[in-house]
Amino acid sequence: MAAEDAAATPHPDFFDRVWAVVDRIPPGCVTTYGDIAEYLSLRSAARTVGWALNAAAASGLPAHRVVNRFGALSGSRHFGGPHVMEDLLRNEGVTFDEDGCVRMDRHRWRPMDHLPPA
DNA sequence: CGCTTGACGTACA
DNA sequence: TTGTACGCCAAGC
Repeated sequence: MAAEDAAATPHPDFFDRVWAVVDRIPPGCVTTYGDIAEYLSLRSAARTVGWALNAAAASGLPAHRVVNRFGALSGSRHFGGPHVMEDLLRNEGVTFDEDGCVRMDRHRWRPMDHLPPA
C-alpha cells in the first residue's frame, strides 16, 4: 500500500459518513446538504452529499429527510415522483410553507447539534 | 484519459 | 440586486 494510494481519494468514507448521518435523522425532522457536509468537515462538499444520497436512495435510508438550505425538496424528483418525498415528510408530521418548502424553523435538525463530533 | 454532470452553498463582480 | 464562478467529491460518457 503505497502513499500514493491515500492521495487517490481524500475521503474514501465520505459516502458512508453521509449515510450514517442520514440514518440518524429522527422522523419529523429534516436536515440540509450543507449541514451534513459541514458536519463532515467539508462544508463546500454539499454537492457531493447529494451524490451520496443518490446512492442512498437504494440503500433504504431516509433520504427524504434531506432538503436544500431553503427547505425545498430538491431531490423529490429522485423518489419516483414529485409528491412522494413530500408525502413521506407530511406523514412524519413535517409541515410545509406556502412555497412548498419545509418549515425549517420547526423541523430543522442539525447533525452537529445532536450527533457526536465527527 | 479527460471533460461534464450532479439531490448544494458561498463568494464575488 | 441579480447573475456568474468556484469549490468539493464521485460517477458517467
